[in-house]
Amino acid sequence: MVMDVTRRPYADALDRLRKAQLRPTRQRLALAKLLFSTGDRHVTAEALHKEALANRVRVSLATVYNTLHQFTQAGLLREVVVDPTRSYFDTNTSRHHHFYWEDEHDLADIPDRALEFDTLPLPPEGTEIAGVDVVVRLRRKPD
Amino acid sequence: MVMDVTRRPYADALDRLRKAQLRPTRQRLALAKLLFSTGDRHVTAEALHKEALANRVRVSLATVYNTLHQFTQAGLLREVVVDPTRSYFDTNTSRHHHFYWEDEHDLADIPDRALEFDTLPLPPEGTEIAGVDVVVRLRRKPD
DNA sequence: GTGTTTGCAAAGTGTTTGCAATTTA
DNA sequence: TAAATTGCAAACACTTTGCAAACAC
Repeated sequence: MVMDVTRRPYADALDRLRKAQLRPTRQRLALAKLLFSTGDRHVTAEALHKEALANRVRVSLATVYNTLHQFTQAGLLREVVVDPTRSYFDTNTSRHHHFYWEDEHDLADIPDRALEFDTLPLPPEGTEIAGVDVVVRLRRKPD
Repeated sequence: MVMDVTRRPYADALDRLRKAQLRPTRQRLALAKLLFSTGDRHVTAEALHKEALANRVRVSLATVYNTLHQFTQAGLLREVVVDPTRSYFDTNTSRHHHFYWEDEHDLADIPDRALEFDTLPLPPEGTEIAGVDVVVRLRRKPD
């Protein structure tokens, strides 16, 4: 797996926004730095907002939501559906699957080769497969 | 696939509730009849509530939510997470996976043998796998 | 009768939107 | 300075909850 985390978070974030044709505003730059400077991450809007505030980045929750969706549309993020009550965004946009700890509400990538299909269904007539999402739900093992 | 739909919806519903140790109230019986009399179904609370009203069953939306959760806890239903904005309940509680039409918000079972794994990840230390959910997302094929 | 279930309305949670003020190019 | 973006507060969709009335056993 390639780590494309540079040692120049500002320039890196700026570059991503330019490539995505998104104006590099103060808020977007700050959020991009938080999201993309430290390897693969899974965040909720709420969590990212808290993290921004803790890093003295003044940004509203509404803007965090908007930004996460703009980043997703631009292909910088991927939305992961695992919990009906909250949306997760993944900085790893490549094809991969997820572990989900139901109790802790924690999400992690499943390593690339660890999950492979033997058979996949054919898409029904007139449709095509937009994506295949696998969630392996985990619980603490009782002793 | 075994169709366990009887020609005696009332007795069948009563039986299910008894086995689940749920009091057969008018509302639960009516909802069980709607859910289990017509083969495998995927419903949202809202949709089931509308259907109940259309069948002259007087029941509140709150009771529909409560009932769906009670049925799920009792193993009569299975919750399916495919859309962050609504919860689906599946009358097919056996191990199987789903097609999801993102545009139509429509859900369907994937036939048993049509999807099989070659490799599944080991659960991380201290955890066990509670379930593996696969969603094959579909879109209309452009001509 | 006693304990369970229901229905309503109110509250809650996560998310989106309208719009004036601000910022970017 | 024209167009895009932000922040706030209000609106929103879906879901849960508190409690008195109704119901099942």
